[in-house]
Amino acid sequence: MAKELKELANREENYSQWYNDLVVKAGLAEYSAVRGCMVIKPYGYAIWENMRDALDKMFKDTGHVNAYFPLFIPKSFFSREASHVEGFAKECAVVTHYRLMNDPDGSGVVVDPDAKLEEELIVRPTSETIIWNTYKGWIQSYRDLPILCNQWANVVRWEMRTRLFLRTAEFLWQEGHTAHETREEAMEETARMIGVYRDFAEQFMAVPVIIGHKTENERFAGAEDTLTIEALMQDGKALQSGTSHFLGQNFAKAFDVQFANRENQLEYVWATSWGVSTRLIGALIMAHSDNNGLVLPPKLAPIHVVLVPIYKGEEEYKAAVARLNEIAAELKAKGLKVKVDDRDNVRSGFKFAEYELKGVPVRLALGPRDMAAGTIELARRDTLAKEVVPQEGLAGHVAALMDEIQQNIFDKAFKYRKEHITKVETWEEFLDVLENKGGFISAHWDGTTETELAIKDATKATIRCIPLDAVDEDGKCVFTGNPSKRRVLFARSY
RNA sequence: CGAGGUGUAGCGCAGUCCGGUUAGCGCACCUGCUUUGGGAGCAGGGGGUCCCAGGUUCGAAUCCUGGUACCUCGACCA
Repeated sequence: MAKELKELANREENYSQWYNDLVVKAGLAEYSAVRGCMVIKPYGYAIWENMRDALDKMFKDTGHVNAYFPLFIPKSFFSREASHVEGFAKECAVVTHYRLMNDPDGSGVVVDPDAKLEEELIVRPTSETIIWNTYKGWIQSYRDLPILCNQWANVVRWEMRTRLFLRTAEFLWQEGHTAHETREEAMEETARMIGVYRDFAEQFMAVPVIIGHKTENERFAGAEDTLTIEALMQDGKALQSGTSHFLGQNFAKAFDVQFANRENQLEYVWATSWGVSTRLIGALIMAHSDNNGLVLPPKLAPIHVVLVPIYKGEEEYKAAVARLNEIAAELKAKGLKVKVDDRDNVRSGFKFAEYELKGVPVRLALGPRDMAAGTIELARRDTLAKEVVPQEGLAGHVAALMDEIQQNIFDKAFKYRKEHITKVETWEEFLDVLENKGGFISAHWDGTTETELAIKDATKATIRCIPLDAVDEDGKCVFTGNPSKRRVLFARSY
């Protein structure tokens, strides 16, 4: 199977196809019988679980708690916030009936027309509305604030075109929804959580990201400000990997959530929301993979070390497996997740290729020569380097190697990104970089939605963000020549 | 919803133009033997509503009509 992947490995020619094959063949996910919906297979889900655990801890460390809100949202809730409904109306799954019946003509079941709901229910595309409707009952006084809730859930957005992990009709995510006493406190929360996302992306996923503001045009439906982390994929396209929204008082006003402030005056609550999804797995894949398959950072890899016996005949097989089990126990004692692959119906070479495809950070192979010499072959997935090392002190060595690999993967991605942020001054340069190099283009923009859309129309490139650390610098808009105060980052994106 | 394309074994496909034995190939699967330090070899075997419905015909995977599903590219988007 991996052989097929190798044959399809021309990433330059059709990256989308390559990505899709990689996801399927590495055993992460596949499309299901339901259009646009994905089955996340155990190996892919294990990565998600690792992500979830790490993020959940970070949320709790910043004072958040988990809760759960309903999957269904009454249709009327949606229309309360004008720009919100406008943003999501086109991609909602709607429940209209609550019962089936046998088809009168005997050919199966049909929807019972008598079981029509009085008010349709929307399958949540995001939960602001149902949550703010709920928060109304929780908040009377400033003493009830802040509320710092997160939920782990699935959401449905009926997208026209889907791609495994990057955009599916249903996806898993977390969404934080917080309520605050003051504008400043909510804005701090918005910034704090995008910082959490950056730390997670960089420290766990080994994916460097740029934090910035979305333009008005790209902003979340219903937000006053959207902060984003933008990552760069190896084909030169950007991926919005997480967002944190300052919602102002929009949802509080829409759902009439007021509180008595410290001066005993009624005031609308200030809100934020923030989320990351299984899309992060797509980011992980596209940021690190090579022509041999996935390259997983140790901090998120379901298996850290795979141990493969090499043998001729039953005797050698038994001896090698027995020794590998001993070594595995030592590795486990160091907190590593290990797997001894003792299958004897596939050859060792097949296993090597398979675990490279799956991105397992370290592979150990033990054969008769090693048995005699007290050594073992250690192969790194990130560099593909192999060396024969002593079995003595192996566990400590491998444990330390995990940190080295984690760092190396990040450094590699960081270097790639650094080389793919290009400053341009003219429209000709802009087009040239976009077509021939890809990556982020740092350019001046006159600040108007009109220009932004014109550029998108002409090139499919969008403003990924106005970086938080953008320095004030007078310049001329790359498209219109109008004056500009700072540079923004353009890119084609997923 | 616009433009293209494809539905034949678990997966990938040939056969369709020009109708004609028992529908074929590769991978995967099962059995056996030989193998095993980078994706093994040989032999044997199992597996089919040729997308659905109707039509033409002595005879349809193949031709005609209608339907349907999926894919790619747009518009939309975490």
